[in-house]
Amino acid sequence: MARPLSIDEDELLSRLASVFRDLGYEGASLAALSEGAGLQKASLYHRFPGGKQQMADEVLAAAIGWFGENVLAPLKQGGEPKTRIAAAARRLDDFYSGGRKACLLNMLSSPRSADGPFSPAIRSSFEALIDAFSRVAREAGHAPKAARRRAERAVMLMQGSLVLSRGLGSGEPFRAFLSALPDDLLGEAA
Amino acid sequence: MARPLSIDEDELLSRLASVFRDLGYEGASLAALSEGAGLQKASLYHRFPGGKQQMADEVLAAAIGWFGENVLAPLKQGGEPKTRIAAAARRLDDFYSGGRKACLLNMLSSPRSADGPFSPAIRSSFEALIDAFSRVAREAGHAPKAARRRAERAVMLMQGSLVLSRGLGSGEPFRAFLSALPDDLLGEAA
DNA sequence: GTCTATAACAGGATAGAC
DNA sequence: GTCTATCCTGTTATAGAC
Repeated sequence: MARPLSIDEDELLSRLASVFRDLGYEGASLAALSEGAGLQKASLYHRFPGGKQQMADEVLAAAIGWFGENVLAPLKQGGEPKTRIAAAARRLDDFYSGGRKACLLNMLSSPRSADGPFSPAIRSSFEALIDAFSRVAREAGHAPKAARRRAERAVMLMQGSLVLSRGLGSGEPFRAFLSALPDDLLGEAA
Repeated sequence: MARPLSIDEDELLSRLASVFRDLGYEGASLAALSEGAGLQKASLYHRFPGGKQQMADEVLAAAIGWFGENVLAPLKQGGEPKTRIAAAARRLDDFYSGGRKACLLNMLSSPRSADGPFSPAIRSSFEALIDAFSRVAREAGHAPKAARRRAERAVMLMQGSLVLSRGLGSGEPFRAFLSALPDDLLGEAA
């Protein structure tokens, strides 16, 4: 779907993503990004003339792309709702490393008004996930309104479980979210 | 309970808290804190010789104190579980300004290992809230294990609704959390 | 494309007058 | 207790050799 990225480019963005996830945008200094990427600062500027902002932009775009292909797409494809959700849960477990990794959408949100440069991408990402969850719930027999409610709650539980896992220093809340996800989306209609 | 704070001190910590909530620890520059507090940088250093770290420490301690007195205490006092939860929900709505304010526990979490200076306070705060929620659910007739599960889910939903509200730029997810809280904690046992 | 070195700047922290 | 002015460190960003 996206432009063909070299394997090294993927690896580079993945390493930078790890730094942004751990430290946030402001907290991610060029020194930290340089160390995390295994490249000197000047090398990073050669690859990202737009500086830290561009690095975060590309990191976010790559994460959204991966998420769309690996989580959203399976949710939309045919098959049993239960099976599709199980597949998505496995990918989510991978994406967040069992709850050890924070969510970029959380770490890049700047609450100081809606002026953050990432706000549009973040908002549309949340809406896409809610939409995909909602679709599955509807196909399982839930009314549109109820399906939407379940989808929103599932997204809240996902984000909240990541926050709580970080705060408690344990992956248990995230694992609990994953195992409860089918029931949260489908309920008795499973 | 805590040491007697002058009214100005409370107001000062409240303003600083707003800056930390919006920008996170790293993002909160001394310039931003100074502007938010309405004090010059040097004045802040007179009050907080320990610098930004001390400001964040005291802000977090004050928030935890307020939370304990206004949210946790009502949950523990006697009365109908439903009534106590409704009271806590009103205080939460106040505390987070209807979902417009982020949670300090989220904004001050540094995922880079558990070495963050706020980690112990954050962890014990989460555990205290889970404990208070769990107690109410148990008193309403739920078994200890089920009560704990409901409490953890409620905390996840709270944190997740705040993240989602911020991401979507709307207080709706947080309001949905608040109105669903009694049912989430008590369920059919209400 | 990646490195060493450095310039330009912002951020955290202090001194000292009032 | 608060201000103006300043220091010093760390950060962003760039130049130029290889």
